[in-house]
Amino acid sequence: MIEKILSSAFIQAYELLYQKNPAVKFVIFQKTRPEFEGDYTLVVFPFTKELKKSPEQIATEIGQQMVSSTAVLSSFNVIKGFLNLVIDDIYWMEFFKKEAANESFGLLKKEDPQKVVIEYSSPNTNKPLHLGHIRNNLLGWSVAEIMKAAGNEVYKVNLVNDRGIHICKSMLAWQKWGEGKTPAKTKLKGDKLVGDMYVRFDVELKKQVEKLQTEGLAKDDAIAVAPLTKEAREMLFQWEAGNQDVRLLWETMNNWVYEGFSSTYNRLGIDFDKIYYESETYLLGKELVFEGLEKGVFYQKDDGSVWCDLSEDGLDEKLLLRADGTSVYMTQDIGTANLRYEDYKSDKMIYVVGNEQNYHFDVLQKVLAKLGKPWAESIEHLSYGMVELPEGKMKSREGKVVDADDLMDEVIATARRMTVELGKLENMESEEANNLFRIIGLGALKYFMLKVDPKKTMLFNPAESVDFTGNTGPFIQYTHARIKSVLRKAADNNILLDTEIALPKALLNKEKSLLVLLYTFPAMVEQAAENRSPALIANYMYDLAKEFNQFYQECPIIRETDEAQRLFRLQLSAFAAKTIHKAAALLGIEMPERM
RNA sequence: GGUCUCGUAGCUCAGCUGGAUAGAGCAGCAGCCUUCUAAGCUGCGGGUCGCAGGUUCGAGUCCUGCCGGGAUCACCA
Repeated sequence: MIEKILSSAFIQAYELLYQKNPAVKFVIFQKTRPEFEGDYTLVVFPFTKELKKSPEQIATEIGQQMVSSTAVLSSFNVIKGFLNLVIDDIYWMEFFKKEAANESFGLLKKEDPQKVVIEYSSPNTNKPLHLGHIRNNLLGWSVAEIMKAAGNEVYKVNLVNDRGIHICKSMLAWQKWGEGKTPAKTKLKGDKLVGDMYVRFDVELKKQVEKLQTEGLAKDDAIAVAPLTKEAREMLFQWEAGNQDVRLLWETMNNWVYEGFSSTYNRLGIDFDKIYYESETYLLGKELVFEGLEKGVFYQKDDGSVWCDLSEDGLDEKLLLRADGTSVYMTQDIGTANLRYEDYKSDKMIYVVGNEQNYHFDVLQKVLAKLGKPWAESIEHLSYGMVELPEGKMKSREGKVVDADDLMDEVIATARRMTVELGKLENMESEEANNLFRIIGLGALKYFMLKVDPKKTMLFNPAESVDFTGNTGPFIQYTHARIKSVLRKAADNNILLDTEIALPKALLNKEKSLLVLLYTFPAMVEQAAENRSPALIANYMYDLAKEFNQFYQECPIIRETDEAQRLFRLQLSAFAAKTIHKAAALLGIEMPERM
């Protein structure tokens, strides 16, 4: 890494000149801004106090010393307190020689690889996946891939919320109004069918509640005593008691949902190493709560409910077991966290969950700490922002949701339309064309979702949907296809690429900036992994594509008459294509050979 | 009300954890295809980085206060 070389050169120069050690925290090299000459810049202001010299003087002295003692430095200049260092082209060319054909470029080896378990998706089985889930799924999957690329051992897990009152509502509605419908008979995806039943329940319940309200009941009371509410509760009770009929219906309907989900996951390109089901884990937390009660870190109220007092940590008291002894959400999460740790003995457990649950995860971590679980601090809540529509938050009850399958259909249809409009379909078989629409449509969608900082709330406008020009997935895909086209043409002209790496005598501006950008890819992977941010990869990829297009515009590749130069540019282009491809793979975005 | 969080161009977003004159895309305007894919490239216009203080050589970035949006504070999940 060039930064390391520069740092140690700086420290040596500093010690030699001033007989002192520089404060390491000030030794930071950053990329020189394009309007100045140089590749890396050090700000020398911080050293003026210690050395009692002007920044210009310090920069000049150190610059001279560094250039004379460091082979990769060819020159320097000083502007105000900024020391700009120029790296010799040879350094970049050697990097090119070493890495251009290296298939594992960008795949990092870590000295201390971590075992990471990352949970994402975590759907309820009573409704289909929507736009919010898409962000969650893409984020979780991508962060997992990025952390793998950064040299960690990563396991992707899903925790399906397959039991509870909400499932019973769908089941009950199906019994009453389902008319024996099945996904096979109706040709409706299973998750959609079950979702419809859930909505139906809500509609019917509302009717009952309104009737009760006209009889003088308050809304909350009306909901509580409505026959449907009671029936749903009864069904949940029967489920917990193991009633065979209820269990059979539950299993049947959940299987419909799983088929629906897996088709959505497949299409999105999302997968898991292990799937946990809440129906199998929801009882696990209780024991731990009792343990805590014995240890005296939790306490019991007169009504029998169990609580954890977190007021010393700045939080409230938190219920862990209801008065009737049943579990709450927190109880389950304590149990599943413990199970997961026992399963994997991981160094890190990451939960990809929306920021509306920040408080929940604060509490979870503190409760586990109180239970004396040393791995409590290995829990990390990857808290991401909500996806909002122009009119505000999505509200599933009001039907204001963007359905995941519909959205995928739509972006693929748009990709088809654009491609046809642009007349890109010559000599393309329909199979390739259809696959291309899929690749472009999903590429547009995924890039759109992932280019935004995960922590931030993002806006999705269904009317405008996602763009296909500018800072978008298709732009990057187009660049990739364009490079591939050039490479194919070179092959047609019998220009062999896989010969020795070719090096020009000197680097042109655009050749160099492309090369330097490629150089930073591994560091980018590492940074994205540390920050759990696919957005960094997305933005890098965009810069890279843009940089290539500028190079392409300025430098003839096949048309170049100097053979060595031509070969170098071809290899540089191939390197860029490979790196774009690799970066995109970390986001789950496919790159077409032509488009 | 307590806690957390966000506020950057008309719109959508960057801004590498404090560095030089704050950047992209979209939208608008003007150019570039008989030459490697024009889903591209080049140029122009567009900013009190919510407001006010503070910290320091230096603040969009850190601290405090205020204004405005959002989340959360359930014997729901």
